[in-house]
Amino acid sequence: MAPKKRSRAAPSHSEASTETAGGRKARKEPAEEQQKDSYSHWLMKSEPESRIENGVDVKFGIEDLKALPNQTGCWDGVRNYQARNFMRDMRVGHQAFFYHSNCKEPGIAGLIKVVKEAYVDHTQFDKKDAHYDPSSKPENPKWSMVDVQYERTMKRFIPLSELKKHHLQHKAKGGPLKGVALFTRARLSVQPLSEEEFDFVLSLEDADNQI
DNA sequence: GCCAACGTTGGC
DNA sequence: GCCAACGTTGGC
Repeated sequence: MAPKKRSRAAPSHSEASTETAGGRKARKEPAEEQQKDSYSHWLMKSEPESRIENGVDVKFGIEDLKALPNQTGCWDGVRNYQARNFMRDMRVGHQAFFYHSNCKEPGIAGLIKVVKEAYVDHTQFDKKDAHYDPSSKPENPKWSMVDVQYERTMKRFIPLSELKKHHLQHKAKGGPLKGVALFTRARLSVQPLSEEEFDFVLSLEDADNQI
């Protein structure tokens, strides 16, 4: 999964979500912002190295987001129902880790924040797009995206290998990362973190926490 | 580039 | 609605 460089799409109507495909419930009431059991921290995967899909380079690393006008871009190209549903749960101000996937050194590169809530991902209708979906019709769009803004690069890159060590350790002896989605639902490109998980990962930035 | 894990599709 | 075949993700 890799969003493309695009600073802002033409504003589309935000869809009332209907189908859920086994994920969590989609929202209906934009007025009720604070649903209790919903997440407010996320991890979003993108590929920082060039790879051609449908004739298009899907490269989009944190530096690419940082380079966009206003350091803001739309997170398009998500084509998995669970990941989409998580994006629909996102609210303005939520923080997410920017994760580099499918690359030489996978891991957490930085922090981003949600600046626009879910709306129609126009790239699903674009034959020239890497993530064109011929099965989706404009009258009933399948896929959504959010806008995110670069917040900062991590004080140091947090490699997947390090996160995995903690995960395994926590699984054996208990700890915040014992059930973290990055390993228990490895293929999800947009995933939630509990506050505890999020805080623990943040604490890894400090050198004395290194393994 | 290999391939395990897992999500999706479609025949029945 | 089962499930085999197929396609994709993403670490290694």
